[in-house]
Amino acid sequence: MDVNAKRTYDGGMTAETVGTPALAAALDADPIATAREQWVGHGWAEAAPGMAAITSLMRAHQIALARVEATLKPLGVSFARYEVLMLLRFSKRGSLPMKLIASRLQVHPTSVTNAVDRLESAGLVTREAHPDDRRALIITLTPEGRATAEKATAALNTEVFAQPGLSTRDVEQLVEILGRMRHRAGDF
Amino acid sequence: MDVNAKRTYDGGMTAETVGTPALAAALDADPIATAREQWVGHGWAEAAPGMAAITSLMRAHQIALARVEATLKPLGVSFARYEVLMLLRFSKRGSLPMKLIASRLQVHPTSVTNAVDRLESAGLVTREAHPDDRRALIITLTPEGRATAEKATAALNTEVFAQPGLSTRDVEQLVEILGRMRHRAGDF
DNA sequence: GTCCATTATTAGGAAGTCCTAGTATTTTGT
DNA sequence: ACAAAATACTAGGACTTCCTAATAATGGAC
Repeated sequence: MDVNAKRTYDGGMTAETVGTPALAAALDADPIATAREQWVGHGWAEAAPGMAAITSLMRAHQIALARVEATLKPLGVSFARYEVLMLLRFSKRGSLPMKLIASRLQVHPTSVTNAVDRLESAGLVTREAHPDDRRALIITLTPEGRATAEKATAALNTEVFAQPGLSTRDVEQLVEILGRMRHRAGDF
Repeated sequence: MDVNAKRTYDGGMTAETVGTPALAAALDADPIATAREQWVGHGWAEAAPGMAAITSLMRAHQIALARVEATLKPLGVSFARYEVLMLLRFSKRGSLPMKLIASRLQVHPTSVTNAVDRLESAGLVTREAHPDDRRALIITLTPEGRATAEKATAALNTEVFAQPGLSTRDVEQLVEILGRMRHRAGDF
């Protein structure tokens, strides 16, 4: 199983392509470790660990998102839409107001409008007026939406979540560390 | 200093807004921990840790990116363009071929074209023909581009990297864990 | 020497993110 | 009770990402 299938943009960058052995070695090394040395070398030592951490996060996210999107693609949903589907799936009635979806997912309200537009076009959710507050809309999962959420979860569980590319210990540590980070940032 | 300034989309979702104490408590809890319990409860226990890890990564990325973009905004560059600038900044001559930029940043070649278009419009880089291979283009940092890279780095160092929202130990652990994950995914 | 495959780049389009405004509705303050 | 403020959502625009398909130039096979 090629974990990296979607990220082969480098088209065979090898030592031959580059010329000097030193530069070839630099390409084989972790670019983030290299950047960290540059940071220290430029007198930004106290910012170097943070730079490495944030940059690692960006790259790891890029890798993880690519795997997730590739898994979801055959089902015709993106990760953004999958998140909406699962939020509804776990709610009591399978329906939630737009506003609550946006706040739970921590995205801009217009992003939810966009996602719901596409989900509605695909017949996976419906928009209905809120009975008490006519400003609000209630989004409800259709049977097809529920089935899609089920299939998508099965695919993600077997193809991504069960093999996250980390040891059991690393997985737990990662969740804890990022949990502390999210908590400090006010995420919950 | 409001670390979370850009992510206040929830507009004051509080217990009053929701109604029942149980639901209010659910909102105050970590949504990822809640999702993890749901996973276990639905018989997906062996995928639950991986789900939590990947989801944490997505959220932490969202938080970090928002901070970075907010810091960079006054300078008129995005994080994508900052990365291009720094790659050039650290190269020997301040210039690199398009292809190498794409492979280093692990993004699609068309994304580099897009970023370079905007950097060129802003006068931060120039496009020149490659002397040996007329298929290729060499991108070079202008003095303005170098100055912008310098200012952007200073801003990021003080406003983000020096306070990543994690303890020193967590920062190091995070870099190591994500390093292992990236390595397994073929990132370097 | 030509044809063909490869490589580098651009063009155009889909999808996601955000933002600023604008409309409709509800709540609040006097 | 009525005007003002707050809230929920949508419209349109900017930017980023990816993708597929075309164009231009190089290098290799025969």
